[in-house]
Amino acid sequence: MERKSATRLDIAKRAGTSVSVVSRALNNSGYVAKEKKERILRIAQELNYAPNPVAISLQKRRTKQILFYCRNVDNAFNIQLYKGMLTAAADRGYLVLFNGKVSFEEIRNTLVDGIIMQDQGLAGYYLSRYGKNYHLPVVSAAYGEVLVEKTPAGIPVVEVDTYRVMETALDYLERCGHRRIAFGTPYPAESMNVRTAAFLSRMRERGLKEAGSLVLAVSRRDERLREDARLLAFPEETAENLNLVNEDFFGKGKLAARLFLERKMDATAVVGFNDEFSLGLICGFQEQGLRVPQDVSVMGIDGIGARKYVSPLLTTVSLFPEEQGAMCVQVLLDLIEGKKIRHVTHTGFRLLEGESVLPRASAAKTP
Amino acid sequence: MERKSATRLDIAKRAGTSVSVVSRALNNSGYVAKEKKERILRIAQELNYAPNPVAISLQKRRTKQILFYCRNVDNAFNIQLYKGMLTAAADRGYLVLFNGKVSFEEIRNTLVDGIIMQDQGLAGYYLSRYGKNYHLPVVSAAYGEVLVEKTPAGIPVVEVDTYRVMETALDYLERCGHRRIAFGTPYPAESMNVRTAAFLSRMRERGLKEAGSLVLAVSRRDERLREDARLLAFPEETAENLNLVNEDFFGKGKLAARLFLERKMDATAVVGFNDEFSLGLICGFQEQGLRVPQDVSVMGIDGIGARKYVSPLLTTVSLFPEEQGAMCVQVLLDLIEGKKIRHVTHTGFRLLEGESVLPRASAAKTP
DNA sequence: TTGAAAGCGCTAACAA
DNA sequence: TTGTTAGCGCTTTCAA
Repeated sequence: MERKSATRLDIAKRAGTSVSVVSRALNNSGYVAKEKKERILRIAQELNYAPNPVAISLQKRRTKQILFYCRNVDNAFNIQLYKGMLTAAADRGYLVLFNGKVSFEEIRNTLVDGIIMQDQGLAGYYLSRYGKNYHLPVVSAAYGEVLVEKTPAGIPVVEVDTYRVMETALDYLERCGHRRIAFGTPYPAESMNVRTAAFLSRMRERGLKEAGSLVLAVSRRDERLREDARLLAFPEETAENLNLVNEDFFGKGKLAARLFLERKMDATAVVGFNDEFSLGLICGFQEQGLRVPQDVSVMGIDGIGARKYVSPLLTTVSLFPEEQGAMCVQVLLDLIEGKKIRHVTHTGFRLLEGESVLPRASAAKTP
Repeated sequence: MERKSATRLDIAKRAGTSVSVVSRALNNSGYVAKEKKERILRIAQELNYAPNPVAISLQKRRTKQILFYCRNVDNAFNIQLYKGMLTAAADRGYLVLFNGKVSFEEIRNTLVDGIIMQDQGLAGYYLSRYGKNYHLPVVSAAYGEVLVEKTPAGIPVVEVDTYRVMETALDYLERCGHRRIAFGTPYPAESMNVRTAAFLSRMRERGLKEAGSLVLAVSRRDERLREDARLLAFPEETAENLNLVNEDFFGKGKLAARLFLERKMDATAVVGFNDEFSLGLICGFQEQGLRVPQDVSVMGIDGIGARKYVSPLLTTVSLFPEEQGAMCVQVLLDLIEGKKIRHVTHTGFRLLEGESVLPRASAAKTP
């Protein structure tokens, strides 16, 4: 079965020359007599020679592979990030490994040149675990589910400016004539996250004092976690649990739709924490007999592909996950290759109009 | 930045001993005086030592990594396969790389011990390209979009018995009282694939002569491709194109729903090629003003997670992609480790009832 | 119990 | 142009 494959030495022997000549011939580098080269190439062919990438990596001290450390394969956003990574990495001759099952310990046994962390929560945890003593370059994506007051020092981050994203969503709704706008989140009200914070901040800026009452939060955390938001950013004890967390954004969204009615929330539109949550909202509203957008408008954030499954088509602010993923790769590879990089890189976003938002009669004329 | 990390030799020097002792101490293998061991461990800590996995791999001639060669990240089924692989591999101490962007040439530069091909089309192409001269163990999953008369010799395959899957779907519909059942496929009628073949075969067995007229095919192939079905199984020239193929099953399904009406197909139920196509069917029917399942029943095959987004909930035959993926890993690792393996491994499936099939008045009593 | 030594397969500097 | 040599960092045999 596992017939040992030929090495450069085997070829050298057969060709009556030395490994270094063979190497040069095979790699197209350095001097080697034309005739000899052809001979070598032919013999390599005959021997069905294939280079051993591990040996090359050891010698070059570079594997040309990087790891996307992602614990939630189910999250469409992450998959799209990954897609972007694959392409960007391929362009630079790198492969992207994907894994989130291994522990941090095991990460170190991975044959890669660097790591992209799925979000700042994980990145922060990694940092708190190893301090600056990790050996591999690390870059983090960001997903806004965790409030990180300072981005973890030492780990560059590629993120979107959540505040501006939220502003874009809310501006759009206001242009459509919506005044009372709720924000639906799968997280408990106490566990502040970037997106909720952005919503509150933006609403308060507009003079809305009781913005908090427009936050439609689904679940509640244990009392003990309430005190310190940083516990959430850098969960010490709970980090291993992240492995299991299979966040059901869709389900939470459906539930939120129910709560929206139960709580008789006074809003004509709801911005969901992310697209999947918002798809759940739509589904939930429809199950409750409400029409979207006639009875209630829904907006998402992310721009995931699964939008297409649901009608009405979800209006959203796309974060272009593929581009964000690609950017993570660029930054990481620059880091690996010793180039100067920025500690924070912002990526783009854009409003994607669908049919889930109703332009109301009171809508302002577009300026 | 990239401060060179300590090696076992560095530790040995500091500890005033030799690399082999350090190795034994670190690996917990062989003899080493207790005191010395502690000393070594402490120094390793101080030096912030981390073993070099590439060197270990070279020495052991094993990377503990395998590759899932998958060209379509968008296909939910593939992602679920992958999920299953991750878990199964982790259990055996392996990591699963994911890539489909690299060419076959580049695959060989990947630091892995084996490859899982996304489907038999790719596996067959790989085989036809390299003959038996690939150096890495290879296993193939199967997805039924290609008709492979014999599974490519030499490449073990993990698949589901499509005929029995189809039978399960059709039996169920018949038990629900459906007699005229169509089969929707995104592929042209001429390009026979396993699932369509299974449908036709099953229908003909039941005495339906004109089963072909119940096949709802969406697109047409070039004439030149008609003649030889094996061209589709092992596309010589077109294989590179697979890279680009981003099959829009959902869109095709929507289109098929339209065609269903245009062609005035005489059927009360449609089995879709796969779940995504069937979700498209549902969406398409609804857009055309038909109610599912009251006006037309829809069934899928696959059991993908995205079913949850659509209402009514799709009734399907689940192929348990996670389990199939896990099985691919088992077979590949067995192969790598030199164990005996079967050339064909069948994985399970089961009917998953949703709400997209109408039990008709004429339904037979369940026996 | 220890450590010297011979690799794993390949690269690259340097001398010839 | 070519070939020798010295590694890359680690494992493992074997003699001490």
